[in-house]
Amino acid sequence: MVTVRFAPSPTGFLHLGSARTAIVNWIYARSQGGKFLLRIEDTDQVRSKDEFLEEILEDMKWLGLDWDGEPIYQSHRFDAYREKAEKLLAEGKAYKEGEAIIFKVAKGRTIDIDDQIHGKITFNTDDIKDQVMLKSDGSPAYNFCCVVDDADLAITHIIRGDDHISNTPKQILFYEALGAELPKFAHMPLMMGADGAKLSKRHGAVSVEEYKKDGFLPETLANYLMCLGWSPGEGVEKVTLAEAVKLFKLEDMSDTQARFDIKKLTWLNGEHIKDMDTGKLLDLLKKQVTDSGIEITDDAKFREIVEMYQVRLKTSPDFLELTDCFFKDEFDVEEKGKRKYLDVEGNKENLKIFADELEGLPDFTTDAIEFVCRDIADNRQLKASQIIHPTRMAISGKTRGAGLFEMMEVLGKEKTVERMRKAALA
RNA sequence: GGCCCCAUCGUCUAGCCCGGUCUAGGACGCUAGAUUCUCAUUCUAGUAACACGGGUUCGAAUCCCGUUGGGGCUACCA
Repeated sequence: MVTVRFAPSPTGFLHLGSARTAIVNWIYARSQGGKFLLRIEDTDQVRSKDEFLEEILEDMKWLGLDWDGEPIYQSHRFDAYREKAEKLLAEGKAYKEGEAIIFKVAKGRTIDIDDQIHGKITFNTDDIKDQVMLKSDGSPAYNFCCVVDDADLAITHIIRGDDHISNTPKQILFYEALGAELPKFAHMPLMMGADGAKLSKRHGAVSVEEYKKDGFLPETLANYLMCLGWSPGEGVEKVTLAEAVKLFKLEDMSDTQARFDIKKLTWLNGEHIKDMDTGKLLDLLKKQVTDSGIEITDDAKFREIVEMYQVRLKTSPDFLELTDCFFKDEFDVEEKGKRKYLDVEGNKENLKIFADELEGLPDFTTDAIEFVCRDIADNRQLKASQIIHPTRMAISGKTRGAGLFEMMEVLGKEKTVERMRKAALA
């Protein structure tokens, strides 16, 4: 049975690159009907923190990744590592240096990796130094405990970043010494920043947590990350994890490194928001609005607002920015728009006339409001837009937004008229 | 420095393994236009790439070698 693992080190937040590795492993396991294990590489007792681990697990769940069984902690397996190290020592395959146990690397030999993504990669042991298995403090060295664990867990496929390619021959040496069966290796090219350098803090946000905070959907992030180095097919940009499980083939993965492009991520997020069930989006936005200290008093109206703006959102925080005029009277006012539409001779008078007409309107509906507006425009020989733009500015403080008449209906007669009059007098 | 990976539009990619159908396809971005009360959406059009040099071949983006360029590793970190 195919068994893969994701092995994060809880010494920091979940990095986008790690998230991509986790996603690909998960997709592969599910596509093969195999197991996806989680191993916590917490041998560094000083740098490993529970908070990081909790956050990593939470982020994985958020992304839609579930794992099989309980996580395995390397910190609980020090005895196993010592036992294996001492066995190799007893067999004469290693030597001691102080308290450390070091593996002897035989020189002059070639090691081939049959990489599932890159093809054949050849190393010579002349380039490999003797390898520490147990450090002086008794803790295991990475390459050694990694192999002991992967062998014990019967991992069949190791899918990880290209940065591990040069670790692979060292690990193969351990597999051989331990008499363990070799897994298949697949190294995926690293994800780079916009400038082609390794994706790091100086490129901006690099943790899953930050993108979550910035209003990206988990579906978007998973979609984007899995498509760096893999294509679901010609013409397909939007994919879910479930769809990927059906389409994914390890050999289809590219061996070329890719750059992270925030613009495409943002576009993709807009696509996911557009296609999202409005009810789901509503719940998400409701939480955001509420968290910002605004109380939602009319659920039906809130839904209408969400419907009006769903197509206009790229990320969820865009929502409040675009719709603050519906929730508070002290909304932001665009200075440029004010000068262009309100500080203009005649526009204020039109606003006043429009407001007066609206006040007497019995049913304050989109259609009725539009009729009044166009009627005034006709009578005064104006283009409707000459009234529309100043009015949008007056009631929302913005030059952009949903259809004006719908906005007015949702805002309600009282506030609409009040804001128009206020703008007319200012 | 040594070892290793990689090289198609600015970016993500299809094609490459099994050379001809590729005057290289799609997407993001950008530009223009249509629709609309603005924005967004939607639609249409445009922009732009096989890194370079040698081979092999009737024929190369596709195969081979070299150069250049990018990246990774080179810890008693993981």
